[in-house]
Amino acid sequence: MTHGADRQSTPLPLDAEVARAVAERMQMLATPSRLQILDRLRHGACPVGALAEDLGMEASRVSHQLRSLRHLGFVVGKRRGKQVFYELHDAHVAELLDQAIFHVEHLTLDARYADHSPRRAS
Amino acid sequence: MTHGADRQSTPLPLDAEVARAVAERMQMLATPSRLQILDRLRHGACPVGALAEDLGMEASRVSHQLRSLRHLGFVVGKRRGKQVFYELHDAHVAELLDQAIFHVEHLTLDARYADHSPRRAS
DNA sequence: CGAACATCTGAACGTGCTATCATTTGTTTC
DNA sequence: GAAACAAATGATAGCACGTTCAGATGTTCG
Repeated sequence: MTHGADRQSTPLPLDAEVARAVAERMQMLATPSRLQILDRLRHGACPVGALAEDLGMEASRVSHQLRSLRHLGFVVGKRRGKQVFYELHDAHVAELLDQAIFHVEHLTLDARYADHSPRRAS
Repeated sequence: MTHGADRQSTPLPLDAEVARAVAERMQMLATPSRLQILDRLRHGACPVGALAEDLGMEASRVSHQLRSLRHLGFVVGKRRGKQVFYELHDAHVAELLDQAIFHVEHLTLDARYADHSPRRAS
């Protein structure tokens, strides 16, 4: 999985339209509750009610966020009887989630408590 | 670069605190202007004024967002004379940005126009 | 068909965030 | 030290987003 590395050879300015699309997608990962939903779904398909109970949220709340995630292609919902089982759209979503968590758990630790105020160049 | 793959073996629920931290960081990538700033910085260090002009934004606006990015360790600013040169904190930030863009440019295309409404299971 | 359950939807509320303007701080030059 | 430039800051307004509540839609079973 050496994703995204190919773009380093593209010193072109990021298209405004693309930037908007990326931002829109990243926003799906910018909320704790959505992240928890996605993480829970990474362990397997799950109906809305169970999701809500496991995460301690209201079913309506979960449903609302699932809609957003659905519209952007993060998850898919399949009805089985009364309940709708949701799952991650594909492995790429799981991968993206992994990377997001990874980047926080490791790479930020040192930068977290450093001095980030503008300082004089060497 | 097989980042994040190690967490697939961790079927534990995502800690609420970690979720909050991840969300906080992802939000930095959830705005077109910040993405453009980061992308511009990926091509090399740059003072605030030049950044603003290149991207067609006000300097104050850029400065505000640079502060957010600085506080979360995405960028570093080094003063050289009157101006402050900003650059990405490290290669990991560039990598994260790459991955974000990658996931949008490729993996979403098919999911974009598909039917995402809950459907009956096979 | 009606009751019970699961999910979805719409509207309203509160909140947080981004952009904007005016001002201040820091730096260099004269 | 004053003027000119660069960047940072603070406050405000505007807006988008997530949550909540109430009700609607869909599904199964008797």
